[in-house]
Amino acid sequence: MAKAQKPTINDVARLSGVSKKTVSRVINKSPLLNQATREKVEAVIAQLDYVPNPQARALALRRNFLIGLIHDNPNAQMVLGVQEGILDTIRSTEFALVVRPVDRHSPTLLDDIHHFIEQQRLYGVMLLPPLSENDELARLCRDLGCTVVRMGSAKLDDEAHLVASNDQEAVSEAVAWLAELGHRRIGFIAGPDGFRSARERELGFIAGMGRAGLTIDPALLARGDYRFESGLEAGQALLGGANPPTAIFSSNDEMAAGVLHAACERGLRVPQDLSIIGFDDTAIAAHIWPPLTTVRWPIRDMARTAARKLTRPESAAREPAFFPSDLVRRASAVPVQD
Amino acid sequence: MAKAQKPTINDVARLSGVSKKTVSRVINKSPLLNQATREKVEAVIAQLDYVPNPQARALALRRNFLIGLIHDNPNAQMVLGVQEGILDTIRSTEFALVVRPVDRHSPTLLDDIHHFIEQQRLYGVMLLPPLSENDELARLCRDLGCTVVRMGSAKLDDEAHLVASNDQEAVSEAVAWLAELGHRRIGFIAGPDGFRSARERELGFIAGMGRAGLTIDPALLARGDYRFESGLEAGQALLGGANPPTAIFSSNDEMAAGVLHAACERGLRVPQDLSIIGFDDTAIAAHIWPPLTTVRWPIRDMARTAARKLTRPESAAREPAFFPSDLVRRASAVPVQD
DNA sequence: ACACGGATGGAAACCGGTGTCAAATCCCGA
DNA sequence: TCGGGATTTGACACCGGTTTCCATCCGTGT
Repeated sequence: MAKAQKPTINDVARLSGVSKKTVSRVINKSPLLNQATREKVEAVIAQLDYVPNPQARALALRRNFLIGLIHDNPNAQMVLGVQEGILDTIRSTEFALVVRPVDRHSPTLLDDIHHFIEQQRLYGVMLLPPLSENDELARLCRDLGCTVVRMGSAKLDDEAHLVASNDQEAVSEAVAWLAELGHRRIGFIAGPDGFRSARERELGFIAGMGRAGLTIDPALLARGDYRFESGLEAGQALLGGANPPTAIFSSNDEMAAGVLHAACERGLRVPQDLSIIGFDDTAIAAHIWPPLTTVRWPIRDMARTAARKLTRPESAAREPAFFPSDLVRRASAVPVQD
Repeated sequence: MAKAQKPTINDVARLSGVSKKTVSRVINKSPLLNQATREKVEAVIAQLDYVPNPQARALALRRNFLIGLIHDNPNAQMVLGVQEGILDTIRSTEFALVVRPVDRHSPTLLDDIHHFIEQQRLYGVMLLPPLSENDELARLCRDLGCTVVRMGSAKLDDEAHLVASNDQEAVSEAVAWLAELGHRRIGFIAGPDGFRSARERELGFIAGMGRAGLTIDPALLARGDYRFESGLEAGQALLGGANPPTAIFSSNDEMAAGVLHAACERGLRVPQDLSIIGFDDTAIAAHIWPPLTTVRWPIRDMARTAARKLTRPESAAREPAFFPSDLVRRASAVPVQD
């Protein structure tokens, strides 16, 4: 009841005996202001518990302090990690995070997003894979006056706004690790066609095999769509062959879980009979049996940097845009046994 | 370049030869308006591709069209499900969803949220468990002028704003199912003390056992904190006893995965040697081996309703606030074998 | 003691909408 | 043809900030 009405800049001005403008100067930390005046006003602000109305500010400044997270659920763990990372950065600022899950196959995708950005007058947007690979979408956002950060796993054309892990190298390292464990017949499950991340991981596999001096057996190659079921099928195909692999690298954890599933079905023991490595280090990786060796994306760090690039482009412009992924060695990959 | 400047209500007014106010009436679908005038203005709006500035609106109306989702990550799947559910409802409205992950153990939790709501002038907030069990927090939000919806798993005091599943009944049903499969020694892993959901599930277990005419052996009771590791420990404890259970009900999926883990460690086969049932139907449930029989919360539906209650309280007031959970029968629970 | 330039602070307009209230217009019966 | 109530419409103030422009005020140099 005490706060029947929130204090406004006028209240502050009246109580401290100065004009609105002066209060505004205090709020905005204008340098040309008498120290005594500033302190006086600040005292009143503190006393009144005054918070500037962001709507009014947004209106006057013709810009909003909303940053949008647009995504088509790559996976829950990742989306949430990104949200937390962004919040780490903007928590104590006037920015807020508004989320917008979308369906990337919707025919009205671009229109919807256009309308969303325009309606909310977003300050900036962050795009998550696979949406971040859509150049047309990024251009649209930019045309609408937003700064854009795209989170991806490869170098994109527009380097200024990119925050990326380095999938290729990480996969290559993972394959090297398998080779080091003595595996020679290594299977690979690729991600869906058209995904940049899938392509990167493929290239990483090829590079890793090359570096280890191993040959790639086409019979040990399969392709999935990043979902559990596709991993299951791919696993069945690979393990059902005449000369099955002793290790399989899967382009993401969910498909790796599918492979594990397929192995169990065939009565294979993991990791004794089959080593498996996944990618993403989602929650599932640590919680299946055996715990999955996988590649960890530093999602939260990336999101923090992304948010900095969005909200403080001047100071974050020179921050590195590349984040190395690293291999989390758990129990699903062991030396080859015969 | 064409859109050097977004059209304003003034542009629309000028071009259609009416006053701002009339345009405003058109936008707000005021009923007292000549049909011809309305059409004329609508034509201009369409032609100009005019979208009202939400900041100006928010300022004039003294209310924003932002609804806040405040949570301390109960689990990623659930948070994302809620976000999607909310978006289902508000997608084509002027509302936007702003998210705010918090740390419920932070000493400044209430202050932070107070500041957040006040700063963003939220229209309404949605609280997820376990935050939704914090009455003080709910009161704070309400005092700040927000409508509040709490998503929970039990009847709370404030029924008007509650959207809940019915955990107790669901667990009871799950236990009945185990009894039907012939299990008599059924273990139970409770959630953390102080969580309403944990309490509900416990009561459900007790009720279920009672209905099935089974006795509860204190040696088959354990308590975890909803995380994987605690499930692992609880599983080890229960399975290491003199007279181990043939089935275990775990108060959530993550702990169930831990139990599975513990069983594997001891060389038990699941489900032949041990049946397991979880709760929540998170992604992990379907992706471990064997696929977990579990209880599904209709999260997305609940969130849709919650969003309706937030944004259209008048029309959603009479919508039911209870959603039945149901048992998803997968492979981890089978008839008892000896 | 006086003119002068930079530092400070205020009045008023503006951002793009909405509320109030009265004026203008319409319709109909007398 | 006119009065009077109902329907439409517009002028103007206002929401709570920022910006522009101008008036003071101060210390200095001479």
